[in-house]
Amino acid sequence: MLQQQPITGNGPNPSRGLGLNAHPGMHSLNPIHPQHRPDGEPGLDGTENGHENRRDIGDILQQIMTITDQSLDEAQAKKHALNCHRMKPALFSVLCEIKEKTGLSMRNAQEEEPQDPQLVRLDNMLLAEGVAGPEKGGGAAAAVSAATSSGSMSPDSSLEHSDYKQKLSQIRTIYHTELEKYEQACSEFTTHVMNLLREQSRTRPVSPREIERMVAIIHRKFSSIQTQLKQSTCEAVMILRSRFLDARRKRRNFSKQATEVLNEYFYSHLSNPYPSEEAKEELAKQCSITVSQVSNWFGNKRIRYKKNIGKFQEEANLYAMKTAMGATQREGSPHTPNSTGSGSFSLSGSADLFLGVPPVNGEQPGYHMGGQTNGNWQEQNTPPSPPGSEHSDNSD
DNA sequence: GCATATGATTCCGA
DNA sequence: TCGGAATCATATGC
Repeated sequence: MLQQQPITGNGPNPSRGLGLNAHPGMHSLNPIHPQHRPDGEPGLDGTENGHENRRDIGDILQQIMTITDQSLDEAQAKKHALNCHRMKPALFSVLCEIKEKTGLSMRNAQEEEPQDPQLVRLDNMLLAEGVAGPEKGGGAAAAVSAATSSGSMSPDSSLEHSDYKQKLSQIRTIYHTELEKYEQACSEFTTHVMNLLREQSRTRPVSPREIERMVAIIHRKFSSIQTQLKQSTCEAVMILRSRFLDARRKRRNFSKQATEVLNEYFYSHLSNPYPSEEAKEELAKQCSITVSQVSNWFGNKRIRYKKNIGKFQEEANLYAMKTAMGATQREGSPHTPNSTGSGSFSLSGSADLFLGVPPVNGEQPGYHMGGQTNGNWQEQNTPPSPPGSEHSDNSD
């Protein structure tokens, strides 16, 4: 820094000459040197008035340098005097030039800042999670559907969905509120600083580029705060998501009604317990579970039934009886809902049972009663013929 | 706490 | 891609 010497007065200090050499930065004042004046005009330090002008400049600089040591009133008065000084415009332009040069070099060092990859990642994630960006009905819903479709987890609960959506929505709200606050604060602070600089530009050279640079610095600072906000938001979403997925990963038994519907279908199609895609969809709807859960259930059921037919015989009888009773009731009143209680259970695959297909050998169609053969699928150990060719194997 | 039931997952073959 | 089989992980009943 400048080694400031004690200053005894405001006027030109003879002991310091013109003061130009006393300041290291004054080397940059070349533009006012005669050999740098292209017009050759006897300028600021030309031969005629040069000496006097130099004294003037030295005088102004001296005053500038001592201005901070003075009281506010004194300083204001001095400031006014400086502003009115006849040399002020010339000195001002010189300072502007210096600032422009130093500003350029500073800019070169600061510009071309690449976008922070971490910020990009955070932005992308927030966008993908539906936290940032426009609120599409998607946002949370999309995340939920993505979560449910990515794995075959038990998405049975719209309750969990709404819970997840609600929490995500909360995060989203907080995020946007905070973001808005930061943006507002940033904008206010920027305006404030710009006003200050504009105010200062009346007494010292402040180029528009300098203001731009200052604004950029402020924006960078606020953007780092925003990054932190985005980071915490991402963490919150990840925690919520992991909790949500963990909760969904937990196995839950199907409702009694769902199990009944599935069992009814299974035992009424024991000869060929392979529901078609449509049947699976219908069953899924009936049980409020997914098609893949229906598939899982039938897969498990077939295996476990085959492994231990004896154990399931009782269950089979039970469902046979139930269905028989249901069928009897339906005979009396054709529109009476079946045992599932829905009244709309009209699966194509279950038509032989529920739509009154004549039973083979006088028994309930498709049922294994005690001592009966178990049909082909258990013995063949291979998937049976596809639905459509199944109507011939009702002999179980 | 243990045995059993049950839904989900994974691997493999057709 | 579907289904069988084995297995895992959790729920449930005692």
